[in-house]
Amino acid sequence: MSLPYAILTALLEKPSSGLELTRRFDRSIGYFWSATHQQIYRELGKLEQAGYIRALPAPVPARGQKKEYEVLPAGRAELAAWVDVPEDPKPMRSALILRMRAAAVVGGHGLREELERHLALHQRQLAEYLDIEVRDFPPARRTSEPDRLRHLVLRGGIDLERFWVHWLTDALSELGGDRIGGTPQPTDVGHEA
Amino acid sequence: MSLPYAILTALLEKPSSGLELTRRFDRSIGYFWSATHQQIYRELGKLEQAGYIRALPAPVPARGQKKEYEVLPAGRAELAAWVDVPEDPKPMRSALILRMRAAAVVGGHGLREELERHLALHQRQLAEYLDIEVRDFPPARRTSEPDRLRHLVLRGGIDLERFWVHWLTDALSELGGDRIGGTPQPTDVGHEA
DNA sequence: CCATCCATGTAAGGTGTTACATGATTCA
DNA sequence: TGAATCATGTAACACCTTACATGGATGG
Repeated sequence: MSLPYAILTALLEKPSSGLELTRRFDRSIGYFWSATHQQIYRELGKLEQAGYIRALPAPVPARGQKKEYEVLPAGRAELAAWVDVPEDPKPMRSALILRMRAAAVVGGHGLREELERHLALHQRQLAEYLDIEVRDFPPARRTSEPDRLRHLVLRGGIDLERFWVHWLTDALSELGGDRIGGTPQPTDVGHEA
Repeated sequence: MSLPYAILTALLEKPSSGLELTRRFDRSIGYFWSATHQQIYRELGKLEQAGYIRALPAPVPARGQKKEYEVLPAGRAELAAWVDVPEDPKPMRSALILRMRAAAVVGGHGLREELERHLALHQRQLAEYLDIEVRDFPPARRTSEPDRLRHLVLRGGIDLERFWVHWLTDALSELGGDRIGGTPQPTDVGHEA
C-alpha cells in the first residue's frame, strides 16, 4: 500500500533508475520501508502506466540499459494527497521475540547465541545511523523544515535501534545460564491478559 | 513463516478454538505477531493436516460448532526445532514515518493531527500494557524462568510503545506551526547516506 | 574470450487483507 | 420470529520473497 509512495518520494528527491532506487532503499528511505529490486521494478512499471512517472529519454533504449525515471505533476499530486490520508499504526512483528515466547514453553538451546548475534547486528546498525547523523545533519543542516523532518526520520531509526540494543541486553542479563527454560513434558499454562 | 509457530506456542499454553486463538492474538501473543481469524483458520487446517495438532473429540462435530485443538508431540518437536533456527531481523515498516519523509518533499496539511492521533493511540496501548504488567507480573511472578521470559516479552511491548510516544512527542514539538514543509514546485534534492 | 559486475526483468509460491457466506445460540 | 452474537469458514486479491533469466559493459 505504501511502496508506490515511497518510490515517488525517492524519485522527487532525485530521479533514479531501478537499481539506484534499490540501493537508496537500503539506506535512507529504507529506515522504515524496505523493498527488493523486484518489487521496485514492478512498481515502476505500474507507476509509469498510471502516468505518475516517466522514463527520461535515453540515447539507446534497450534491455540491460539504465533507465532513469522522473515524477510527473500527476505523481506529485497523488503523493501530496496520500500524505494526508489517515492510517492506523500496524502492530510490529518480531520473529525473535516470538521465539523467546516459544522458548518459555518448549525451551531453547541456541537462543542465547541468537540474542547475541542480533545484539551485534543492531549495535552495528546503530553505529551506522549515528555516523550518518554526524555526516549529513550537522547543526547547520537542522534549520530548514524539510531538513528537520528528514533528521526526525533518521532519529526514529536511531531510537528504534537503541530500543533493540536495550531490550536484547536486558534479555541476555535476564538469562544467566546458557540453557533456556521450558517444561520438559507437562503442559505449561501461561497467564495472559 | 512464523504464524504456525505462534499458533503452536499459543496452543501449548492452552488448547483453544480458532476464535479463542484470535482473541488471544489480540492480546499477549499479539504484542509481536498479529493475525486475523482467517489466517488462523487457514493455518489450523494446515497444522492439522500435517499432524502437528488435532481437534479434541467433540460431542457433535458440525459447522458453526466450537472446535478445540491441542498440540501433538510432533508439533511440540517442530516448535522446539524452530526456536533454534537463526533468522535475521527484518527491518521494521512504518507508513507514518514514510509519510513524514514525503511531507518533507511535497508538504502536508493534516499530518499534525495524524501525529497527535497516533500519539494518543500509543499512549493508550502503553497504559494497557502497564496495567497488564502490574496485574499479571507482580514480583512473585518474576522468579521462574518461563515467567521471566514472558515478562521480558511484555517489557518489549512496553518499551516499544515508549519509543513511539517519545518519537511522536519529539516530532510534534519539532513542528511548531500547523502546516508542514515541502517545496511548492521546484525539485528538492535530499541528502542521503 | 571469459568471468564478473551492472542492470532490468519473469515466474512461482507464500503470506496477509478484505469482503462475504453459513450455521448455531441466545434473548427479546 | 427476528436480531444480535458466536463460531467457522471461502474466495479473491494485493503484497512480498525467492529463484532464476537475459543482456550489456568492463577488466584480465
